[in-house]
Amino acid sequence: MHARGAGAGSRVTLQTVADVVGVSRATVSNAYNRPERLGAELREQILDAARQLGYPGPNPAARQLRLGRSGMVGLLFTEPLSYAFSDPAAVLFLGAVARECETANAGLLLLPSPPNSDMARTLRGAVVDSMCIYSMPEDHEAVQAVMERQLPTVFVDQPRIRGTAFVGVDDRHGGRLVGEHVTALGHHNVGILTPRLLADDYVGPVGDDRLAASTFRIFKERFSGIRDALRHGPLPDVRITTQERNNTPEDGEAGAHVLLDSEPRPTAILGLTDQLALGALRAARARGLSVPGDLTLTGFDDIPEAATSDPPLTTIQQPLVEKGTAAGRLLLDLLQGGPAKEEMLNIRLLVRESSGPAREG
Amino acid sequence: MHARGAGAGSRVTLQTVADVVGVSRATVSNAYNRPERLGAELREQILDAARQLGYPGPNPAARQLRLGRSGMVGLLFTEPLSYAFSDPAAVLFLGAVARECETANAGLLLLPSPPNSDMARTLRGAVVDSMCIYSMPEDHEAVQAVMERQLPTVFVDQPRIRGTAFVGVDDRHGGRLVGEHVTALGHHNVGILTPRLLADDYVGPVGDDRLAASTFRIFKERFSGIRDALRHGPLPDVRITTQERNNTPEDGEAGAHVLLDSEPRPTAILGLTDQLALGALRAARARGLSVPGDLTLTGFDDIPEAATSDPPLTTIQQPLVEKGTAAGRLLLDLLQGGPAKEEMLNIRLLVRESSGPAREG
DNA sequence: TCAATCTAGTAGATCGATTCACTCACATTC
DNA sequence: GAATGTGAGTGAATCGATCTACTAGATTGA
Repeated sequence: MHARGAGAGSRVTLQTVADVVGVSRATVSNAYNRPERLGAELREQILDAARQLGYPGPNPAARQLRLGRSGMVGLLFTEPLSYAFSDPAAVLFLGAVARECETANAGLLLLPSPPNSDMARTLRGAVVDSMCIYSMPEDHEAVQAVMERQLPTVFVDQPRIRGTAFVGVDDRHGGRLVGEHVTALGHHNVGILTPRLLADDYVGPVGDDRLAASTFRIFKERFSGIRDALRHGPLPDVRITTQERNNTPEDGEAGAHVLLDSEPRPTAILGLTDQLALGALRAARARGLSVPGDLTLTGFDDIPEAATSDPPLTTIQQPLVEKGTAAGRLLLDLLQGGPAKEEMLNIRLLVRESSGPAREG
Repeated sequence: MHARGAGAGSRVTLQTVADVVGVSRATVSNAYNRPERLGAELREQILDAARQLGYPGPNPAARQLRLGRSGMVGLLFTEPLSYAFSDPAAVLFLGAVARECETANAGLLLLPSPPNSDMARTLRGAVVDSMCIYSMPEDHEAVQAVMERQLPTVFVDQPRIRGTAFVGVDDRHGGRLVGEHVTALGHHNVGILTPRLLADDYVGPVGDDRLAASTFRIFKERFSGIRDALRHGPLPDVRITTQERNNTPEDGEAGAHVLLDSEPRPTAILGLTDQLALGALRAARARGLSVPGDLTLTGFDDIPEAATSDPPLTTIQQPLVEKGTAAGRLLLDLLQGGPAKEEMLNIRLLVRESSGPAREG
């Protein structure tokens, strides 16, 4: 016996209200959704009765079943959802998506992806009209599950699937820009810090096979771009470390220490993300290495922190906010029956003070 | 004629699949939701047929209507939703709520609150099992709309409504701590920076009536706390500026300039939030004032930036992450039929380097 | 051998709203 | 005065799944 509602034993529905007022169900529905279709005083009377009865308004699930749409956009995210709020790039992106949704009065549903539980079920149950997939590995079961639902879907960064809407940048080109930059500065001995390349929790050096097998398209591309560039210079000795877990400064720091312990010590460390590069900066400081005097450091993304670090980070700028805006807009377009476009946004090399000429000898 | 689905003119439902396989609707449903209730090979057969037919899985709206629950938690936020991602305190809070939801495998629905459109309708339409209201003015129509839906609801910070679940801190006490701190340092001439106190867009000095009428409980309380403390010292000359729009450093900077232009110039500026205080710091720097030499500055919240600013900000530390965790947990508890608890979290004064003794007269 | 138990699957009621096609009463127009 | 419109409200079909009983047949037990 719940002490909740006003009175009756059973639940209050449209019908209850209709009965009390003495009109039909349809009329009560109209009172809520089509005010112009009934007299003003009758409408007031109905709404009053509803309040009196503690009627919580038309049941959203029922309404949706009938209407066939929910006014909500789903968003699926790499890794734990909570991480979405700790990665600056993600926060910027999400904020922009949210802004777009807001203008269209659509709710934004953040879907969890706890590693253990079965995603497929959760995803099947999400009441959304369209879906945004932000930076997921291409073999993730969730991607499959979403595709099966046949919802209008926008992919951001990865995976990139033919015929689907997509927003991203030319990551390979970005890698090339970084590579050319450090090559031009005379660095021969270069280390690369990359986030996870496969779904496992491996940490350590990355070989060709691992790179080739990677399911994280963007890192693979950035990586390849860097290699493209380095090949043109004198053959460099590339050391690489994959970070376990998330794309955080902490992991970047750990990885950087490994690189800096190796012989010969790299004169430049290229982070495949700013977060990792920022971690490398900490590692350099901890060892008393001057940047860029003793060590050149570059990032990728241009998160706000990259500009305010000491020294500011040389990095590839990609329009994070614009990316969110584009994704949001595409999402809304798809709902209107728009085509599944691909949007490639512009990037550029931002040379700041963390990169400098390689030291002689 | 849509070029979508596999074949038939009409939509594919459970029934379609059932007909094709030659079993009942219930059995197909079981194939998805109760695998143990039917033979393995029949299940495979059904799932295959479903794939073949392009069946997107059980319709979530229908399933919800029947089940009476959605597995989603709604979150309503002060001001534009996009702002949620630009305020560090909010990001921390949201991240923690998200983490909790994730463990329970619940989706987090961020509800938009665009100023113009009618919230009530959007809120009525949101398919959620429970609701979190984060820092809304008490007279906001959305609060009313949510209450009407009679969902289990958790209020955070404001409004605080008797008998509802609540998470917050003793803001008045926090104000008092700050007030006592600056009084002890000998400041007599103190300026206060507060975010919006009423739903209007007023900017300027704040009088008693405005304060009394404020619908933003927490700022009112922080304010009162400061006053409580200052009353015990020699009667201070309190200048106050309300900021239009959001709680941003930009607005704090503008407000600080106004305070610093007044005569006699305050020797201390107390920000009712860190964001505002950080803005004041910029203003001081722009004028070549040393902090805390020429000007003492304090904040409230202890966002991460408060610790890394130069100088680090003296502030009231409140456990932002813990707040989110508590809210999330309460939300989930309520769904299990738990009681509507009130949780008051601890705060403390964090004396850093932005506050110092008042200069001799 | 006859009853009890188990398995695999089914029929049909139900969740709560929306909307199309009508009716009815009354007003307007030529 | 017949034809036409109009505003207000109604009846019934419909959206797509889930779940509680129930049944037919197979297996077990004494």
